[in-house]
Amino acid sequence: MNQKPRVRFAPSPTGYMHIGNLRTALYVYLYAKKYDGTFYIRVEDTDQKRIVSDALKKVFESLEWAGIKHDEGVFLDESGNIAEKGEYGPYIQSKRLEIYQKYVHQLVKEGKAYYCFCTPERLDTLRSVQEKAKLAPAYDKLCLKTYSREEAEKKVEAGEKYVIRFDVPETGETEFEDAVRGKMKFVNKNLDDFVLLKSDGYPTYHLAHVVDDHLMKTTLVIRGEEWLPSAPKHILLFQAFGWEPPQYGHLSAILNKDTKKKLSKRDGDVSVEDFKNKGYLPEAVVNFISLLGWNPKTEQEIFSLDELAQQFDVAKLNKAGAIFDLEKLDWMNGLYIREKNIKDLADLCRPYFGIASSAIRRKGGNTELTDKYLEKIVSVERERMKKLSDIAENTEFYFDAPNYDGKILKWKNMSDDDLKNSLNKSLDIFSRIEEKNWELENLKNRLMEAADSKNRGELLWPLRVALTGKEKSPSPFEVTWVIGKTESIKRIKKSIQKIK
RNA sequence: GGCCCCAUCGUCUAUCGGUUAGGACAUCAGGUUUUCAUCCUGAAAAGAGGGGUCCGACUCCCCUUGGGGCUACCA
Repeated sequence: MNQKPRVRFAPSPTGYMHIGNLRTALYVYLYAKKYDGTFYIRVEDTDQKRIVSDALKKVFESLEWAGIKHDEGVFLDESGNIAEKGEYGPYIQSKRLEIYQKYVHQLVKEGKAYYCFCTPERLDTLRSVQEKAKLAPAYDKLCLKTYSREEAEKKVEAGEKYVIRFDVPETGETEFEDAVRGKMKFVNKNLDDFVLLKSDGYPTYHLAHVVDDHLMKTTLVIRGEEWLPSAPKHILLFQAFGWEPPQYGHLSAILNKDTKKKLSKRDGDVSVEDFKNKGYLPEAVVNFISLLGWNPKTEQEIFSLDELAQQFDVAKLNKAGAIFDLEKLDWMNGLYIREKNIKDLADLCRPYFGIASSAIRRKGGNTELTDKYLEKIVSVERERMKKLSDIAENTEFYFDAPNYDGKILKWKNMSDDDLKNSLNKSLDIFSRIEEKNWELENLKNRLMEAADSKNRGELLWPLRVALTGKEKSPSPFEVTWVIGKTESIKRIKKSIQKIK
């Protein structure tokens, strides 16, 4: 590569940040990082009707959460306001209207684009006629054929509503080399005379991105495969302007597991925010989505952002769509959770605990949550967590003595007497351990040496149930270590009372 | 309907003409273990179909089938 690449992520502020968009942004970022290029963000807000007020903020929050940083373009400043940086601005399309006007009129002057005065109603009927005749719906160039440029300009001056359309050649083919799919070839006559400038004076995506990617010196456009059918239009536009088009790379789609259709908001939680709220770690989400449609051709599966940047290669992008498999994400998230140190993980878990502890408080339980206590819980629960939110599930017993059916205290076919003896034995062991020795290792050693090595369950199962009230839980050593001597003894005594 | 893209285990994927078609998730079985989880072992599991090309096709070409996308004054 003889020139430093310039690549962009171009969100539309129309809602939340979709997980598929995050993947696109990630690939763009990795590419820039790998080749030491520039990654800029441009805001494509040319559809005034669809703008959602704080959508842009969410985009930036999502990118920041994922650790994806850009060098140029639109940013969120410290006070949360939209700011811009870079020499090719403005980077917000709604601020570039005169630029698009200028270029589109140049095309009109050169006879490569024309005014169209057709009403939406005429366009609708035209379309339905064409559909009935099993033809490809396309504008019939009526206004191009009907009015000379002078006549059209007169109508415009008289205040008639108009759009400007591109005059697509009716013959020939348009070719380009797609960075992921190879040689692409399209027949021009299948292409519609698409609108460049809308009647509200805003450009369409087609015009705006072509002008901007040229002016902002983009070298590679990485975007979703939904753009592939309109790619020849864009190439033709570049040619009409006499500009060298950037390279294009069209990414395969991320698919819904059940419908196998492109993942969309109707499939439930697909926004980056949703993943964050559900307790997925950014490291896991980034790692997982990076592998959806790309892989390094080795057997490595776990990557940091830096490793991804080192290994990323557009040539290794897949053409086929990839189904989003939540189960594999869960596994990967668990892996990253287990790699976290306790302190960091505790901090991440704290908000989820908030919900659990307020519910417990309502029931009159003890919800005192010091850093130390929280860290203990987290260190015990960590290995069975798939999501951060799991920390708030089945963990009430750390705060509140459990209610449970006394029947589950029995290990295998113990008699009532055996059970009583077993619990009394635990009680005896515990009462002889001093508070200051209430450490995990010590507790474990004491209990293990007291338990019959052939039948440890006889001591450990009833104790564990007495402490947790659950058939499935962490070990009694861990639980008793967390909740402490006084509470442990209280719970064991309570459990003995449950035996008739 | 028209145009375009795509096609290996259930899922993500490796294989750039010659492999016992490899790995990971999930599943199942075993081990460790008081339970769950973690961890370790192992098993089952795939080239959509039909034509070519070639000494030889998962791999290259064509057709069929299947899936997806686009078909707006949305991006």
